[in-house]
Amino acid sequence: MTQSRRMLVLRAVVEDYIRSQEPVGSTSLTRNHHLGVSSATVRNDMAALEDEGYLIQPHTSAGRVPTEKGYRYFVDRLATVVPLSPAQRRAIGNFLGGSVSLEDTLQRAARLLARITGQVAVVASPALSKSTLRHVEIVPVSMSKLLAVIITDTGRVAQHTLEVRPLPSTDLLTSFSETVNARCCGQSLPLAAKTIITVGTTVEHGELSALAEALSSTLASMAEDEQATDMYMAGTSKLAHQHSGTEMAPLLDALEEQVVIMRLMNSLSEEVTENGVGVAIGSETHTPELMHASVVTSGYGHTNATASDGSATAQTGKPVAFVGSIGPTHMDYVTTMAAVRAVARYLTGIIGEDTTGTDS
Amino acid sequence: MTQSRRMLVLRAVVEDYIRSQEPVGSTSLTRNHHLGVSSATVRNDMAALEDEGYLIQPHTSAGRVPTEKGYRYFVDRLATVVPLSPAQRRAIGNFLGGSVSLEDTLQRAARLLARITGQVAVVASPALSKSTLRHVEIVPVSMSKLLAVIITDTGRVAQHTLEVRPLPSTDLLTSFSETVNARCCGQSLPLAAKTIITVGTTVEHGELSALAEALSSTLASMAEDEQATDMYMAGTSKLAHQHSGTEMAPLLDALEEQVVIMRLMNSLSEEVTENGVGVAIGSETHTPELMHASVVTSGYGHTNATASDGSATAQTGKPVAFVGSIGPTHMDYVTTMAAVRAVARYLTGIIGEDTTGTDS
DNA sequence: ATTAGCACTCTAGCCGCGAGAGTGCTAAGA
DNA sequence: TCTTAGCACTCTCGCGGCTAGAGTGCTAAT
Repeated sequence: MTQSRRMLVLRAVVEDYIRSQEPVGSTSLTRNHHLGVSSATVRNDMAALEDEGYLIQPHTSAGRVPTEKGYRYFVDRLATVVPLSPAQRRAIGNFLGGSVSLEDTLQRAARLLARITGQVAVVASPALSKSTLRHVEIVPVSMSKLLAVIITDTGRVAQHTLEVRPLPSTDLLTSFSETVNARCCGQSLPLAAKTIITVGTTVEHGELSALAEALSSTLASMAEDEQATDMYMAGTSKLAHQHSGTEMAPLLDALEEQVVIMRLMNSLSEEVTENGVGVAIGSETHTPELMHASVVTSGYGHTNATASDGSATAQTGKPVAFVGSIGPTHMDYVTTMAAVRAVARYLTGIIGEDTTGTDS
Repeated sequence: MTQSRRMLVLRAVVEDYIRSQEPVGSTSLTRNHHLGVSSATVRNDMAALEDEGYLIQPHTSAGRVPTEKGYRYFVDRLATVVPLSPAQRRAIGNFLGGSVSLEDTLQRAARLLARITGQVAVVASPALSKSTLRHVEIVPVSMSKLLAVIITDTGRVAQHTLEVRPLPSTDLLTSFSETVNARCCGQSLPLAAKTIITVGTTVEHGELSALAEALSSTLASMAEDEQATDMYMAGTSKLAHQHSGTEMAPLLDALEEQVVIMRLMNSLSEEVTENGVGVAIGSETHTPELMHASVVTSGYGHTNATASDGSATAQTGKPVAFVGSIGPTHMDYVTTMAAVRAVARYLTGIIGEDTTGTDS
């Protein structure tokens, strides 16, 4: 562990394996990376690295393949993070600039990230529990149903149908929603839920207490329900026919079980590393289906915006949602981490921009 | 073609092949289907069917496999459509009953259909061009941006951001949106777009003509843009690792190109057959990527609702959207057609129900 | 028109083999 | 003590040949 050359060899192995997808031998290493030593020396180092658990050979007398521990060390110490070039940054801006709604933006972001990384990309829309209420609209839909449209400060729009037995008159409804908007705007969702109850009991809205309670519990459940946050996914097809070798098959299943991915990325995106991205390798995901996959995530939409100078100052605020990419354990971590970080920053910018002028 | 037994043989071949996925020989046919004749006779029939283009053998002295023509004849004449059992219908109701919003319903419908058919399922949300306006809400989002939330009679909610240089006052906005709602509700989207222009030019909203135009063109573009209709998909993972044999690979690509699927299903769902479902087999899809796949589609949300007696009375109105399933050409057409039809009917019911009480 | 019998054909799977890549070890040199 | 050249050893991958089995098409009899 003390010798630096060993780790140079480790890095070389990881890099070559990521490129070729095949076990890498000592001679090809000396060919591709001018290490200044002979293949025999490299062999010794590789044997040592294997003893320490960084490498493994699929079978005797084959090349070496990095283990999870090897990838981990590579990601933590050896990977030189290359920030995207200005041209690439501009490309991101162009690609995401023309969006008309938040949903659209996120969908595009997912597509973009999938294309950059060549892997599956996942973008979650801002969690409702961390948003504040901007506007509530109540519209009758049928004889007994109301549609509540809830708009949050992150620009997200949610809708819920409410069943209220005797449908209130239109006048009463508008009066009610006006009051709710006046009293609850700017409050967090759970708080707004409480406030609405009082609106229902007070003043002349007494007969609307049923509606108020329904709306309130809707808000509360939306806030609680992490799973309710939408997820945008892209790039699944590539995964399917690139790595069709059965190893990635369970991953596809997991992807349809959005809940699992959700929880995983959510927790991972909060572990802020120096890079601003979290990486879970193989079993580190604690998810059986992702045993042979790695997840690269980053939160976005931190409340105190990143400084406009763009430097990676430690963002203290908790992220509002996350963006991530999933691929095989032997994925290109450097590129993926850079791309994920860039997209996350861009999205943070978008959301911050929209939020600044909230109470105009 | 005149002999009925030949077609019995054809049906037997198709059924067996759908089950086993392997070329089916004459002897196994006589074993599984008591046709009352010997294998030699069946061999003769099969040779004839091959001459006529209904069957083909992958190589000399192997079993027979249905051709597209064979599947087509099977679907048109030989398949006995089994309506779902009451229990199954109830299961659909249960599965989709707890939905809170239209989006939720459609998402669930896609999942359900995917599970029943074991294939990819696609559900499109009602096309905006065929919907009428129920409500428009305008909310300020930042210093220069407005968020327009548009609710249609099918329960769909769309949002668009508008950029208006001098942000109008809140009072003016509410007054404007009230007028718009009063004048445009119930109109189709293109018509509403025109009406809004007049609202902008008339009365004291004169200074809002810019906003009115922006909103109007938004509505118009939404109505035009077929591609803008959302699509819900499910079951892609099954497809990936069941038929991983490269044949279905291009299909996965096509699925990400939602536009293609969209157009295909849209046109197909309008070709109403006696069953109420449209089937495109292999090259009939006119889509290179779907050369080895079949598509089963049905429109839903016909304006004049299906009679409540549930009988399959010819629904004359054009459908508002579609639901469909995609699988290999050797898929189980009988089950798939039944499932697609059932889900489509259920969705039609949902939408009709919501629509009845529109103008309360 | 159907059927039994038979010769013929084609594929999937298995076995064995040799080439090639890569290792580990040992002994010599710095 | 670290590095390196040389060498014997091991393991997989791919190829050719082979057989068993399933299925066909044809012919002659019913």
